[in-house]
Amino acid sequence: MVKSKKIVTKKNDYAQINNSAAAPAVTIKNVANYCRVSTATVSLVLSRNPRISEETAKKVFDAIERLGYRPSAAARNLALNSTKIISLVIPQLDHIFVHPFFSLSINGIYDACVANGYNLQLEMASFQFAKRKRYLRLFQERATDGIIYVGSTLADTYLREIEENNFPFILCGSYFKKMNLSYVIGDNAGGARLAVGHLATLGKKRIAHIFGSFNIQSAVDRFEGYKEELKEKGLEYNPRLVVKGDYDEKGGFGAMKKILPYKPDAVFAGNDLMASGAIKAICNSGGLKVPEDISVVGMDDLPMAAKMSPALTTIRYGIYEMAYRASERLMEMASGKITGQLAEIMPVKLIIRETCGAKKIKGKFLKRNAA
Amino acid sequence: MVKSKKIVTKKNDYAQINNSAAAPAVTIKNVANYCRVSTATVSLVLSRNPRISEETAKKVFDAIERLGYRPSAAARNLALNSTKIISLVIPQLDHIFVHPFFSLSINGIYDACVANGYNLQLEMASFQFAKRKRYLRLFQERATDGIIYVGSTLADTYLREIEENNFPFILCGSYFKKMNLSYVIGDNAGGARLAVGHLATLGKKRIAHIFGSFNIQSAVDRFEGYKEELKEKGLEYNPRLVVKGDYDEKGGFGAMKKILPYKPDAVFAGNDLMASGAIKAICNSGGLKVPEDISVVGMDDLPMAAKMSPALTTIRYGIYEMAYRASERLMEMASGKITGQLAEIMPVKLIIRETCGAKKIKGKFLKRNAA
DNA sequence: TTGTAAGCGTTATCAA
DNA sequence: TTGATAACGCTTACAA
Repeated sequence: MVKSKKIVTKKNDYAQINNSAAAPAVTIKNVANYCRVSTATVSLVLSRNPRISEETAKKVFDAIERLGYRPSAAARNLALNSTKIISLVIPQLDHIFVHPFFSLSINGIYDACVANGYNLQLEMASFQFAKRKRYLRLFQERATDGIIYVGSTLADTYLREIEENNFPFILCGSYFKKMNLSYVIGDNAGGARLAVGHLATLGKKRIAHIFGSFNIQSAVDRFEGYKEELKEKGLEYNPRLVVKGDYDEKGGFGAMKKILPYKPDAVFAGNDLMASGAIKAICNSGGLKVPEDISVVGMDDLPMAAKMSPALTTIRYGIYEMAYRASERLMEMASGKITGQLAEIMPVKLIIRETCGAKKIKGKFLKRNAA
Repeated sequence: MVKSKKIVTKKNDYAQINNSAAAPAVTIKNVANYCRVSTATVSLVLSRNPRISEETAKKVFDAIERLGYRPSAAARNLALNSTKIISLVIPQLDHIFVHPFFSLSINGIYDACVANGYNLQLEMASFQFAKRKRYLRLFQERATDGIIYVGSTLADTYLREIEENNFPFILCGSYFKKMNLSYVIGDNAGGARLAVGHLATLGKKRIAHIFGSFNIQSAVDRFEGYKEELKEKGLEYNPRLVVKGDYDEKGGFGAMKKILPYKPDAVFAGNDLMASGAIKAICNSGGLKVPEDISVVGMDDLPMAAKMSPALTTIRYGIYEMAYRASERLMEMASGKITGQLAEIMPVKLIIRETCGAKKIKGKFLKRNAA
C-alpha cells in the first residue's frame, strides 16, 4: 500500500511558544465555581431548562463565554449513553465515491445528520468489517447511535445478527425479504412497470432489459416489475432480451451489444449508467439511432440523465431524498421515538425526455423536462 | 431512552440470558465480579499488561467471552481523554465524491485510519462549518483527536485559529505559505517543471498551460513551475497561452478552445481531468490531432489517465499515498509522537504514455506504461 | 501479582 | 430555583 519513498521533511519544533496542548480544558466545574453556582445549575442552563432564573442563566452564559467553556463530548456521552454519531456503511468498491448513486446518498445522509445534530462516521463493508463483526461491535461498545447501510447485497446475511439484537439500523436503497430489518427504498417494481408500460404504450414490442445484478434485491424487483408489465401489456417475455449489466456504463455497453442481435425495439435499463452505456452501444452499431430505432429508458434520474444528448428518459424516486429520509428514520429509532421494523417505499415518477421517443426531437435540441 | 435503574445493592452479575434492547450492557465490573478479581485487573488484562499472570488473564478472557463484554467507548474516551476519531474535512462541492482526487484521498485516509484503529468522521467545509467554528469546536469538545483537511482553498483564512491553538491538524494536498499548518503535498512546482521540461525536450516551442484556479496554492505552484521551466529552456512566456480550467473536464475543454487560436504546439494541464477536456477540444477542432499536432501532459495520474485513448502522459505523485501518509502523520500528532509543524512533499514522477508524442503510436494500440 | 480508590466531566435525582 | 451528590464505565497511581 504505502510505498517507502524519500521525503523532504522539515520540522520546526520551536514554533510553539505557548498554548501547550497540555493546557487543561475548562470544565463545567470551573464555570460553576466562577459564578458561584453548582454544576447542576450550569448543566441545566446549558440544556435550557426553564426552571432556571433568567438572571442565573445570563450569569452562567457570560461565564461560559468568558472562560471559553465547551462541554466534553465524552463525558456527555457517558452520562447520556449516546454518542450522537451515526455510522454510514458503504460497499468497498473500487471507486465507490465516484458512483453518483453513492455520492447523492452520502450527501443526503450528511445533510440529515447536520440538521439533527448528529456526526457522521464512515465504515466500509469490507471483509474485515464482516469478520471482525464491526456491525455489532459499534453498538456493543456504544460507539455509535445507529447504522445506515447503503448498497447492501443479498450476500450480507450476517446482518441477521443486527436484526436479532434490535439495534437502530436501517438499509437505504436495499432490503432483505427474509429479515425484519428496517429500510427505505424506491418503488423498484413500480418504477420498472412504469418504464415498460410507457415503452409498450409507444408501440414497442420487443422490449429488452439490462439488470444490474441479481445479487441485489432491487435489481430483482425491477426485473420482476419488467416481467409483470410485459404480461400486463400482452407482450411475450424473451429471456434473450434480458442481460446483466453490472450497474456501470461499461457493463451497459456490453449488455446491449449482446442484446442487439435479437433485434430489440426498446430497452429498459436498470439504472441510468447502464442506459448510457447501452445508448453508446446502439449508436456504435451500424447507424442505429436512439430513439428512432431503439428507445431507451433508464432508472434513478441521476443528474447526468438530463444532460445527456439525447436526454435520458428515466424513472425518478429521489436518491438524495431517500437517503435523507432513511437517516431521519434512523435517528428516530436511535432516540427511541420509533420502534420495530420500518419500511418505506419512495414513490416513483416517469421523467419523459428524449431517449424514449415519446417526444419528437426537432432540430438539434428539444426543450427538456424540468429536472 | 433506557434510563435509571433501581440502584439498591448488587447489579446483575449473571450472564445475560436474552438480549432485549433494554438489557443493561455488561460492564467491566460484571466481568470482575464474575472472575472474582478487581476491575483494575480486568482493565490490565485488556491492555495486555504483562504483569498479570497467565492464569488470571485466561480466566478474565474467558469471562469476557462468556458474558459478551465490550468496553464502553465513551467511558474509555473520558478516562483517556481521546476518542480515536479523526475528522475528515472536504469542500462542499456539488459532486465532491465524484472527483477521483477526493475519492482516492478518502480511500487512503480511511485505510490509514483502519490500520491504526481510528474511526473516520466526515465534515463538509460548508458555510456553517466556518461560521459555527466547527473546526475549533470539535477539538474543544474533545470530540475528535485530529482533523485532516483535503482540498482547502486560500480563502480558508479561519484556519489560523487552529494554528494558534496548535491542535492536531493537517492539510492534505494543499498548504498556506503564511500559516504554520502542517501539510503533505505533491511536489507541484517540480512536477510542472518535469512536464514542461519533457515537452521542451521534444522540441515544443509554444507550450500552453491550463491551470485550475489561483485560489488554490498548488495551482499557483504548478504555474510557477511552468514559468520557471520555460525560462530554463529558453522559451518565452506568453500569457495568452495560460488559461483557467476550473479543474474539471468541461473547464479544460473551454480553456483549450481559448488557447487554440494562439497556435500552441503543446499543453501542460494542471490536472488529468482538464487534460482530458483539452484533448477533446483539440480533436474537435478541424482535424487537429493529439499528439501529432499538439502534445498534452496532465498531472495527478488518475486511474483514468492510463485508460484514455490515446493514453495520457502525466505527472504522478500518488494521491492515495499522499492521503495515507498525511493521515499517519496526523495520528502521530494526535498521539503526541510528533509536535510542531510538519511539511512533507511527495516526490513526482513523469509517466510517459501517448499524448506527449514521445513514443510513436504504431497501429491502434501501443504498449502502455505500467500504471 | 493484584486490589483500592481517585479521577475523567457530564447528567439527573433528590432534597433543600 | 438551586445545590449535593450519585451515577455513567473506564484507567491508573499507589498500596498491599
